[in-house]
Parts: sequence; structure tokens; C-alpha cells
Amino acid sequence: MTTPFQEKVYLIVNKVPKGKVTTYKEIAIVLNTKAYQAIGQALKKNVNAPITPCHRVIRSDGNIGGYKGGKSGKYVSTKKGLLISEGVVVENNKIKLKKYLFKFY
DNA sequence: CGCTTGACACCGT
DNA sequence: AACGGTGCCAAGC
Repeated sequence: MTTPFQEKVYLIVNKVPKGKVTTYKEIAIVLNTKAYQAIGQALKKNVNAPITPCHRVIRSDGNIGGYKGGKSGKYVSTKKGLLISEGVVVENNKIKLKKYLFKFY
């Protein structure tokens, strides 16, 4: 069930260009909220379609965070691989925000 | 309507 | 630097 909140999240993630990444915090700021977790929740609950590159959304620390999969991000490797394929340098499940962080504001 | 969960963030120790 | 506890918000039950 796509809620208005989720739609906003998807829309923002969809705006992230290839080779760039964004953080849950940045999205929260754009939405003018502090629902950092709710954002992640939206992505995991409904992978709204291939139009929403969830793998481009990472933690503010630069960590990959999670992906889907019951365990502690079993598919994180895939996410990491995807990012690398897009040209993002990942080291130890961490991304260089200083270079690849895309800001909406 | 209220409690629990969660792909988070921030502060203190 | 690493770990723990606390806060925020939305969705699910």
C-alpha cells in the first residue's frame, strides 16, 4: 500500500542520478521530517518498482545500511556491487559521502 | 486507539 | 574508535 509519505520517498530516491548516493537523513530533511527510520521502512515495505533504486540510499555514516532480506543485510553485497557498477567506490561497506553524496537542497 | 517494530540518527560514556 | 541508550516518525497488529 503506497502511502503519500512513501511516494515522496520514492520520488526523491528516483531523483538521485547514477553514480551518486543519498542518505536517509538527507531525504528526511527534504521531507521536512525526522522519520529516518520511516524512510527505510517505506523502501523495505514496498520496493515500489524498479523505478526506485533503493540501493542508492545509504546511512549518514556512509555505511551501506541494509537492503532486503531477513538477516542483517544478507543482500548488502549485491547492493554494494550495484553501487560499484554505477561508479561508486565502496570500501568495507562504506561509501565516500564526501564525493558521492547527492543533495537535494 | 495503543503498543511494537524498524533498511536511522545523535549524544554520552 | 566502539558500544549503549535515547529520540523521532510512520506503518503494522
